[in-house]
Amino acid sequence: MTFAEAASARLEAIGFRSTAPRRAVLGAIERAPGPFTVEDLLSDMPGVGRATVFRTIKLLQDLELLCRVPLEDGSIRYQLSEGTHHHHLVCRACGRFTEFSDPEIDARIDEQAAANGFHLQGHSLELYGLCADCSASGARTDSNGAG
Amino acid sequence: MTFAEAASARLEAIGFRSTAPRRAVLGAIERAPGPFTVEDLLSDMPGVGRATVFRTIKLLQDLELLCRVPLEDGSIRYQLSEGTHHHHLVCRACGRFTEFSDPEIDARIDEQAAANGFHLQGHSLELYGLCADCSASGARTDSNGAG
DNA sequence: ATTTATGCAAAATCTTTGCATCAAC
DNA sequence: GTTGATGCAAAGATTTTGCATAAAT
Repeated sequence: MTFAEAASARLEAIGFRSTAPRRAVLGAIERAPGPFTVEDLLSDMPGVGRATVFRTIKLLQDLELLCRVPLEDGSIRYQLSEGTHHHHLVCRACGRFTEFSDPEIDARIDEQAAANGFHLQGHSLELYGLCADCSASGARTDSNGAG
Repeated sequence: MTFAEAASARLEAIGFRSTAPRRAVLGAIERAPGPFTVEDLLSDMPGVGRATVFRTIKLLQDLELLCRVPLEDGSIRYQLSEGTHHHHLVCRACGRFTEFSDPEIDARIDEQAAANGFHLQGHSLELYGLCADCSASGARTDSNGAG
């Protein structure tokens, strides 16, 4: 079962209709070679309206099928969620990112939340830097350590 | 030395001019009771232009005196950086956030970057949930685990 | 038939930019 | 006097919304 099929099925299961534009968006997402912007999807689907793309993306985020990745420059990209909880390594040079997960980090995060009397519901961790490829090819950007 | 004084001094030291609007923005930031939006600053300073506020904020971010906190809903807030590296606990109910740091998490992050051949330059970690106060008063929001 | 979803275009946000004027040095 | 900074308003960019139409159930 492809992502588009699975997503479509889940949407129908909770009462949303299976429409051509919706399936088109799902297909475009599936077809995306990597993290994509709304604009990427739009240009891959002339004929489907912006609003529909935004609305579909929102649905998928609610279902946690899609995950939103805020880049440091403030731009937003989306990526198929691997379902499990994960974090991102974002390359400042090429913009690509890969996922990773680390139970130990998650555990520490839980502890920190508890230590602060905080009722934790979710978290987001993004690492910024240069991926192996860009690192090798000598790409360069400025640094930053906020967060 | 207050933040405004320190920031002003640093700006001058690297060749920026000490101007009234600039000092006004610094003062407003210092005066902010907590994380603030650009709009917060603007309404605290009638007479200073939006552009100036944005430009000053950008300067302060470059100097790492100010840190940008992306909220889950996509909105952006800023907060005085405590200088040291830190993370945020963001309350979904009241919107306030507190900082924390955890060397152990940072160490694991370094390891993860290394394990992925990634040249790490910075990272951002935000925890979302309910702060102790809101938790106690029974506030409620939906959950999410992306990142 | 009903009801939801769509597409368009307008509106709402948020941020940046062009440019004449003004202030700092 | 030079040069950098400001404020305004316009322009960009991005996302949302209103509404008549079309499509799914």
